[in-house]
Amino acid sequence: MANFHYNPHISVDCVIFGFDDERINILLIKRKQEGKNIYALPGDLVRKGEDLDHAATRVLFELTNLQNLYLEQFKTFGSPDRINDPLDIEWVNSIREHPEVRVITIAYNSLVKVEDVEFAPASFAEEVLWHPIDKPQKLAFDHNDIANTGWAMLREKIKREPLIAFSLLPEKFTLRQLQTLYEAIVGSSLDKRNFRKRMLRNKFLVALEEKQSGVSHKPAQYFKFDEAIYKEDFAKDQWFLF
Amino acid sequence: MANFHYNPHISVDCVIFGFDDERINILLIKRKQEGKNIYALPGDLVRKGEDLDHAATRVLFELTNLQNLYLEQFKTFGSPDRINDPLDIEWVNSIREHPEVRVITIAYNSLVKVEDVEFAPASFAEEVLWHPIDKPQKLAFDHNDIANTGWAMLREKIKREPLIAFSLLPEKFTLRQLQTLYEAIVGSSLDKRNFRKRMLRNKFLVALEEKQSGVSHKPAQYFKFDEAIYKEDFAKDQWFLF
DNA sequence: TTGGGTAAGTGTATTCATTACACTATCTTT
DNA sequence: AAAGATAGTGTAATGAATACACTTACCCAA
Repeated sequence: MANFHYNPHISVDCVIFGFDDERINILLIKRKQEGKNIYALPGDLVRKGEDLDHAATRVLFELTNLQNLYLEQFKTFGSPDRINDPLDIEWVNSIREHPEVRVITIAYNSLVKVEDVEFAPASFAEEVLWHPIDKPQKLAFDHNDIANTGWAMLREKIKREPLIAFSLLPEKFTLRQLQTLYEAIVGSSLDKRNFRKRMLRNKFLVALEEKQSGVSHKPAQYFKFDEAIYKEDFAKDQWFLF
Repeated sequence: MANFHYNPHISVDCVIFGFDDERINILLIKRKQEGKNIYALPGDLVRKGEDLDHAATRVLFELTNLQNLYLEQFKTFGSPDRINDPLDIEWVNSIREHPEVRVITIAYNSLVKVEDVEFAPASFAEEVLWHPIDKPQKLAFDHNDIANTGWAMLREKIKREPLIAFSLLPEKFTLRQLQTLYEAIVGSSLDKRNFRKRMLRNKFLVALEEKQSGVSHKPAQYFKFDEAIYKEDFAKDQWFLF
């Protein structure tokens, strides 16, 4: 790690969401400690003089090699006893210059297209993995609280501004992918015909020439999300899916 | 100020909303400096070992003498140059033990019933006043940013969960008051008959025996918000006004 | 080449909520 | 007793949401 000065009181943690055409996953960091696998959200201390959003952007970039991602601060966690598991305390003692100070962490949600991610041989991560958001997994520190809150707030946010869900899809996608994504977000299944009817009302969904190939059934048409059309023709809340 | 130990790195600021039957206002603190009136949001440093929510609750209580208010953290402001106005710097130098450290502040929205507020002769406030949220007013530090963000997020929040708007109304209120409140939130006027029709679908609005008196026109009926009925009969999103 | 498997793609009728809109009722004041 | 002021009320038209079943196009295997 280069010779940066860190503010020992403030950190950022990132809940990074990705969609694999089936479920929504988050990125976790795995570390080995006393023979156990410990999972945690990616995060880092904020540097002296560094803006909070910048710190989050930096963590994301170091981990995924991506920039200009959807990124939103969603809550700050500052309970004085955020760190109380002996293993976590030991870990903090081993990596922090000032392990005794109270750290408050600003949590961010981020959305990535999984196929764009290039896992860097990250300096601070032993292993990085995608974990389904709806599959329970004990995390270090208060990261279960952080991840659950982030997921709840993301769902609310997307219900209000469904636009941002497109950050989770590839450039071209089928309506089936889009529907599966929305089903994962609302947590229930939707009627195919009604879903298409509503979606295709939105002019910013444009059909491409291209079709699926190599699938053993009628190939689906690809669509893209046209941001220019979206911005021209649609005020923020002129469309609502839910 | 009692002999508490403060964490010099972390503060909370509160955007406290009140409704006066006409407009929505926020609570501001006025200080005099070099002959000028400077306005700021109420806030304080967090104490050592104190939870963030506790600090916000404490600021609210010291200021309004109220407890159990609607309170929600909405964003953390941590730009390294949050404090750059010379007057603000001078002020910070005069009151802070460690004026040079970078302070990040966790901002909270809070809703109060204005008639319940008893302004305490607050230790840290020279004067406290209600200021209309839609009337521009330069504030100290980055408090304009904080107040504007808080107001925007409150509006979004209430559109999703209109329930919480009742925290701004007295125990008993008329439908006209309720409508004016919603108009202030959405920023446009609503049709009276349609508004009543939709509102009265919600069983948790119960008519009281009592009517207005002393008004020089047909007196309006009073209603109350029945939280028990709300909780029994209504899932969170079974009603939506917007 | 043909038949079976599989998901894509399509339309209509019903129900329900939203909107637009104007007059009467009840109290106070003069 | 009349004037002023706001409360309180109903209906018709429009548009959105829902429920629901069959045909199409491709791959694969026999």
